[in-house]
Amino acid sequence: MGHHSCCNQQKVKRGLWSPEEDEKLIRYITTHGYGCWSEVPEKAGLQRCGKSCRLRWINYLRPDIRRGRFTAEEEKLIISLHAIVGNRWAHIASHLPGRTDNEIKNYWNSWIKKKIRKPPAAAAAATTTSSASATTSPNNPPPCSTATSDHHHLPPPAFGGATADHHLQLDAIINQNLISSLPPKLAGGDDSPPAVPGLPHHCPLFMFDTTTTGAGGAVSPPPPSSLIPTHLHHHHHPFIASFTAAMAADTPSYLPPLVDGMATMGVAMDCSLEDGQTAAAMAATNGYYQHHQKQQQLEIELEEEEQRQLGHHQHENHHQWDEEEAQHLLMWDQEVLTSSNLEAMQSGSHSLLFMGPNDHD
DNA sequence: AACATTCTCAACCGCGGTGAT
DNA sequence: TATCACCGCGGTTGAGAATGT
Repeated sequence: MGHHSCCNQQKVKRGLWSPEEDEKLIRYITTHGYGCWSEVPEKAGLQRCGKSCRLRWINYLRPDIRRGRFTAEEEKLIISLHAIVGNRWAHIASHLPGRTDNEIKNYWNSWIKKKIRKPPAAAAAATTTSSASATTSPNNPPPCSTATSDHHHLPPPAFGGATADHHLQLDAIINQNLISSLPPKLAGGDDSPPAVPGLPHHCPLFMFDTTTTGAGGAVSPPPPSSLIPTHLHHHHHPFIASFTAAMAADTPSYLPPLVDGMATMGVAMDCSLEDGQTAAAMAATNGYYQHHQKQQQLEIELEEEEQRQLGHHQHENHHQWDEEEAQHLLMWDQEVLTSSNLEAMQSGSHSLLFMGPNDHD
């Protein structure tokens, strides 16, 4: 472990804060405000670095901090928000007054650990090749967030172009995440958290990108089996098998979760296409991190999506899709999926965006 | 009671973004 | 435009507490 660049001075203290230090910091900030954190330690008479002071204040000493266990409502909110934004703890914390990002992060991570320790036996075999899944919760991941928590373990974002091994890992991860979001009778376990408590009874959007069909082959997109022409059934990805199982069980609400969160998708759309043929109706990030210049807009869209997921759906959507971005993406809901769409997608020339059947009601 | 294991959570680290120069 | 300092964030660590054997 190193030191902060701002903590290189010999006399900087580290480790737990003493009550005396807390008192000094509180006294200083309540009378002067913190302004420039780098100046706080010196002015407050503390042998700490500014960063440490800031952390202590934000995570512990703030007067509006809320301690104690999370309420059921807070849990639901965290899970719902995490399903939407992924590991953006500060963002999630901004929706929970008095809670810190650190606290939420700790809560989430400990919850995941808990789930790892209680894997359903049936699912264990499916993940034997996945080192990535070993570090997270292949058998019982947090609801809906999918690989979100694990994205640093995953191959580069665009699924296409990954190696065969990566696909195996992805298969396992995706399957497990899907399974975990199924009701117990489908998932084979009974201690899975609710799919997405607090969310409407459907999963949020999810997306597959089939644009780059490397030597290893792209992950096949997952249309519902009932909508797949029989001659294409042999292309089924394991993921599709799970998905179609859910469909067959008449549980269309249990759609697969987001891939790396909404932030990476940057989509906001009106899915109610009238002619049923319009496929390339929108654009998104074609891949995960390629459109930094749109960050601001994505943030706005993210907020909108959040509101929508949380029951404040606004029907108007004025996003103007970039045609160039749109060309690799297909979108439909169940009503408008056609075999021509499907074939275009199967050809590997398009990305795929799925939308849950109830997302645009 | 003693020891081992697991959990909790405060704190640290490193990185990216931003604004000043 | 480049550099620097600072801030904020997400990931990770580790000490102490709680729980299990």
